[in-house]
Amino acid sequence: MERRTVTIRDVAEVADVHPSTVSRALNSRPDGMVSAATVARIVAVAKDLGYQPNALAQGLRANRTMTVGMLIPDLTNPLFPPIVRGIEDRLGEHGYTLLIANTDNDQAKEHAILDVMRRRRVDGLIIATARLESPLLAEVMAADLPVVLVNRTADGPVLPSVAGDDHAGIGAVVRHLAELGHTRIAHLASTREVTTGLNRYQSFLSWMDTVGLEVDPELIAWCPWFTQQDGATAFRQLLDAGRRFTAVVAANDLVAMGCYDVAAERGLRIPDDLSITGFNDIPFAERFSPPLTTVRIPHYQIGVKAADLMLGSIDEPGSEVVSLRLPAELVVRGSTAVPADGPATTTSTVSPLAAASSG
Amino acid sequence: MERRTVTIRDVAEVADVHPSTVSRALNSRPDGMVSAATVARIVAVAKDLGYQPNALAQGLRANRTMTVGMLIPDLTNPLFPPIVRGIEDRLGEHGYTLLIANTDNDQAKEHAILDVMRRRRVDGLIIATARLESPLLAEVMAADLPVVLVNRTADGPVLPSVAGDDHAGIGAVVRHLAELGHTRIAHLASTREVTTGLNRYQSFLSWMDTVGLEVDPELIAWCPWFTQQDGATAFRQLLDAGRRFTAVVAANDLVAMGCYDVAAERGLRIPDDLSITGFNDIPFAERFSPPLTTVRIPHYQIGVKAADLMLGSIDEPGSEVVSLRLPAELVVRGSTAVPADGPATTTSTVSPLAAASSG
DNA sequence: ATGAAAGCGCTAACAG
DNA sequence: CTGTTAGCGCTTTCAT
Repeated sequence: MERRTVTIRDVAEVADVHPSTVSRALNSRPDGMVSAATVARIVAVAKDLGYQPNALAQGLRANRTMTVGMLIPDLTNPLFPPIVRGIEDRLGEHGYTLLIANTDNDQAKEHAILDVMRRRRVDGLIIATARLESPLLAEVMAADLPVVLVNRTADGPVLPSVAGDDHAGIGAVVRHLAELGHTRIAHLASTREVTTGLNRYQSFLSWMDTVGLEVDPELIAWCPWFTQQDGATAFRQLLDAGRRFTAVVAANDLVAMGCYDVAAERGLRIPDDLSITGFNDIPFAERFSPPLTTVRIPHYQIGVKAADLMLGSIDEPGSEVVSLRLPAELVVRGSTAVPADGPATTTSTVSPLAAASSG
Repeated sequence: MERRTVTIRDVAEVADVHPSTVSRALNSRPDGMVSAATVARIVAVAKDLGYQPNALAQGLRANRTMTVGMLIPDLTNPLFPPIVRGIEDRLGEHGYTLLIANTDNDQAKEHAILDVMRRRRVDGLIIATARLESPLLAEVMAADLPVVLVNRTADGPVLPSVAGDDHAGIGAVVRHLAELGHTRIAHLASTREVTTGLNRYQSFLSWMDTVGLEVDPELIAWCPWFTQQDGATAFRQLLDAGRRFTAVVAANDLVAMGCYDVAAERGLRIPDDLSITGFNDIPFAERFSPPLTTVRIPHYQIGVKAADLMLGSIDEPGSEVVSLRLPAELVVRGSTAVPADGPATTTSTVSPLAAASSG
């Protein structure tokens, strides 16, 4: 029983009309152009026969696949699932399907995946991987596809993007630590290859200055990437360098986890001996031991907005490039406290801006 | 400068051959049937022109989209990302692309998504959502699509599936607790709507029996779903019932988290007053306070195997239905300990099987 | 309001 | 070894 998939022609035959009439009836663009009775009959037959329009044929014809590709470094990074869901939910509302691919920040994979996306004629590309030195963006722009960056921004080409407000977030963290009385604050920065890494570093410097604290260059350590492993390594280097400090601003939660590990390994108590802050507020950060003080970014909403930008970009290709920064929120938990050498006796070293921070 | 996408015909024109020759040259099925020189020329031209085969046209023609759909309840559940990656990595190796959709266990969404998948003519469907009473599986089978269940099994129809070995996992947990000297063990079961919920419940009963422990029906509480929230609610009911118990086997890690919350709220110390076990070993379970004793399931591998089954199923539709159970591993951490009323003085109540369990 | 015809880009069957 | 032809399923002119 070789059941062929039912086509528009089968419907036409049964409904006793021409295939093109079926197409019109089922799409009914603005009004109908098809008599109500015919439409009803066709719809009934279509449903009866279990007709499913072939999206490939439609796409081939219309040169529009109702498909959007997404490049992420690694779905397994807890940062991404909520973003992806936000994107998918919004795109789904508009009939679009999302094609996800993981790049592992591997240039060869990026290239290969981009190829696949082009072959599949995606209507646009949402990119969460853009490393600054990567040829990816150039390739994408050459491919002449609508692009939206998510959780990233571009330095060179002006591209629409949606990200969290890292600058404000780092500001909240720095002020929080300053308010607690910390003066010797270290920063575990992450790779300069990515705008989030670079921006947070720059923000750290700028807010330290604003708050009236000196940045000791020896208290900056760089992680090759945003991982626990790299965070641990960098933090060990920092400790081995022997400079005194009472707080660490980690580039993100994973890096902060690396600090937790090293602290345990060296017998340092958090927050008694050392305050540590993260970034992103990944799931379960409130369950860590101690619960992590971090910055909450509305990842799901970032996804939703990215999808909105993409939809807009598809509908009007020439439209203005917008970049959104969604608000960051400081979440104070158990990994930060007054420094061991006691709180500052006056708050005069803390900028008035400090008051603006809140949990 | 309206740059049309380059087609096989453009390549043919430049290479001065017929379009079909280009097709042959670029696909070169078994051997060539095209002279090496021509192939070289065509390949060069194609590359030069930046030709990208149109996957839609190919799919329409071949009636095969090199696309697999996946239905999951919620990507945001930490259980799924590794499974998805496993699937995607393996499928990608074979040129397939994965379409992911979240159903939120909503029947209407399931139906709608299935429609989309059929319209997009996916070559197969990987399903992680199969609730027992859902019409989804029936619909899928009616659609005559290759299916693989992942992290689920079906009761009625015989369908290929890949899941963790829940039975062995629960066995390891029960034996572990028994070895520690627990005799009054509660179970926070999850919904019977899903095989994982039901199976773990049944396994709990069966292993308790094997280990020589009595199951108090009053010590079984049901969670509507595998969530922290539901776990907390169920656990409160259990506590309010007033029966004595020293350990809780939670249906999964999220449910165990609900217990953690309620324990904190009621002033119960883990593991001093109460031992708690989870299931799945979600990311960061080792960082909870206390670190969670749980069962590790090789989620990524489950994904890989599911993809393998799917690829096999696509290649030979009639092939035998296989169901895989990947090994579970007990991970003993800080949430389990000897019960407050002291360890069993003898291990004679513990089955010899207990020795088989290991961390 | 509906039918006819063409073509989106590709491949496979059939010539030669 | 390569050219010709036809058609996958759909939409969209253009007729009527």
